[in-house]
Amino acid sequence: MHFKYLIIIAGPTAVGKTDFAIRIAKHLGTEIINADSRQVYREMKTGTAVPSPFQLAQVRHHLVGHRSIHQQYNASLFELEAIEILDNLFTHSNAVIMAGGSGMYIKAVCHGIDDIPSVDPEIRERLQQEYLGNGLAGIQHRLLAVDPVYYKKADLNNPNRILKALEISEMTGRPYSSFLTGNAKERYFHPVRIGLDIPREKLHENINRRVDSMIAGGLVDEARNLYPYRGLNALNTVGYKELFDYFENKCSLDEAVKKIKDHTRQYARRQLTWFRKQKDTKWFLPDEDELVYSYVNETISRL
RNA sequence: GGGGAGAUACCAAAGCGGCCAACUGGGGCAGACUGUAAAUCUGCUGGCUGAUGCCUUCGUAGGUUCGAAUCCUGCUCUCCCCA
Repeated sequence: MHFKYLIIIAGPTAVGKTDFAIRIAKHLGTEIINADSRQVYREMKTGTAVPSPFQLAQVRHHLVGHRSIHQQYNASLFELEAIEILDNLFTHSNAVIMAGGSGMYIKAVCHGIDDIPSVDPEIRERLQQEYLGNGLAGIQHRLLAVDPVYYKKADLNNPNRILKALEISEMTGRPYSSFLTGNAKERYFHPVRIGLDIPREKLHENINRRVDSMIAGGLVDEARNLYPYRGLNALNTVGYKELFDYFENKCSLDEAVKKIKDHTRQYARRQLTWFRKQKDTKWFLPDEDELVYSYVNETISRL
């Protein structure tokens, strides 16, 4: 029997995942599935550091720029799309690369997330208004009434979490917690997790350089064109929201650029927090190709 | 040269005799996270300590006081106004 392997390239932003993934994909003669929650939007290229046309020409990439910011997108949809592509790729390949920095998206593919109905935007909007009107305490009380089980374990300071639970509960007439099984979905492929990291100082340099080159590459214009859609979730993204403040004269361009760098560093840190928790990740420097190849071979032969 | 304002921790900025190791914001670090996840949320952030506590801090050198980041004096530096 042939095992199938999903080789995951994870790590903080600007560490060098894209290039690394291309090299390993070429080495293994396979393709890449992008696992980045913002690179899926075709309107946001400069600010999300999508692979360049040159990079895309070298190895086939999936789930890059295939969606519009005007469409709803989330981890569950990503799971669906990625699994479909994997089913396809695994028919003629034993290994597929998945590279990206969105930990939850990777988790959705490897572990699966529970099936929960999608929420009617109107319900979401109404609850959002209720939160704005009554504040955190208001929605906390509602959650206690609607789903005491979830209330107990929820992060009650996090409005997004509470709102999510209320949305689902209201939408379905069932408590949100009743949908949460925590069970892993059956997957026929094995994940091989590669983490890429470099010294923090170096990472910060990379981030600063990348942000500067995004600005030089036209990020301001890209963001200006998207400004009318700033309310969309897709645009609640580092690199855009800071420029929106600049467009609204809330700060200078230099200040906005500095904030993009700050926020990108913070994002990178959160990514590391997530990936470090994944204990079966093996960490490498982004130039340790040979070490990774032998690690992958070794791991595969042991499975 | 004359007059005025100010020097606080990585940065900004409160504090103006004891409740101050010092509000708050930023940054940094650590963490949480099952459909917004580049999102959202939490903790810590002078040193040593498990806790209690101890030690060294608010430009600098002295002084007043039971007690000073807070009052007084000298010095250094910064900024503003008039020459």
